[in-house]
Amino acid sequence: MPELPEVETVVRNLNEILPRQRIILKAQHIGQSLRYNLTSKQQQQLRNQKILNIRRRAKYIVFELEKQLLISHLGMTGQWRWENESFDRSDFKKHDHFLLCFKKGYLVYNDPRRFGFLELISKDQEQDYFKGLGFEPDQIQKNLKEIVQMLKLQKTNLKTSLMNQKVIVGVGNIYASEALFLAGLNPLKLALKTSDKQLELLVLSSLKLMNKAIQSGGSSVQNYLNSKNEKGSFQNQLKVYGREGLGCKECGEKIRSIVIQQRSSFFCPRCQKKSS
DNA sequence: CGAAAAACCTGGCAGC
DNA sequence: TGCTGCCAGGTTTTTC
Repeated sequence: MPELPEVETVVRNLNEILPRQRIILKAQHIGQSLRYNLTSKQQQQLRNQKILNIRRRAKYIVFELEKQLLISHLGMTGQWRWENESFDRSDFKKHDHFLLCFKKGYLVYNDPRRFGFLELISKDQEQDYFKGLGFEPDQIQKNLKEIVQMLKLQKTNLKTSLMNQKVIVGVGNIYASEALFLAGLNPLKLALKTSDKQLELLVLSSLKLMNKAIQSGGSSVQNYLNSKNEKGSFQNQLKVYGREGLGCKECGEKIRSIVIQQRSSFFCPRCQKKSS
């Protein structure tokens, strides 16, 4: 479910929620397993550790602890939900899978599809863990030339290239369609047949879009909620995603949907001609 | 080898 | 009212 703007929103509200009660009293898996799970030893290791900070790398959440790093990925449907001290076991919801207990409340990880995961790594392992990931949004401007060259080497179409997390991180299925629309580029156009200028525009469009989406608390198209159970509002500003058959907001032409890499892609056939 | 497809899951919705 | 098939903000593994 979450692309970079949604994960960033979650990280920001986790930092708001936990300012004074950062000692983990207990950590435990409940219910069904996730893609990767903490061993019981690792759950023990989390006890009495203080959370120093919570940050994001690509679409991963990093809980910075005193001794280690707790990595959380939300997959398609993961959510960290805050519950106050009145919460008890009978309040567990369907698909709650992991629990962090604090003095004044609980962080509950819920994930219907269970594509998300948790891993505990040492601080030394972080660089290795994230190796292979591309540039963060705030690194795009100063590395623009290199990013364009990396895109140029991609042998596939623009949408697939843009979603390749080895080049720039954070763009998922929604923002890929949106960025291509913003840049006026056809999703099926080959990266190597696209000019440097156009690739630059595509990358900058992605950057602009992700920053704007963060401002709006992300997009809640289906069921994304932040850690306060609130929806984002950027779905109201989407120009093409989910708008098949509706009129293009720029030119009125009907928005089309095609499948690329087994994912729905939306574009305006007039604003995003393949030849341009 | 690299690109494409399948796999991992559950829930919701359209259509019969 | 089922039931079936298809679709859904991601990433890794398998296949060709």
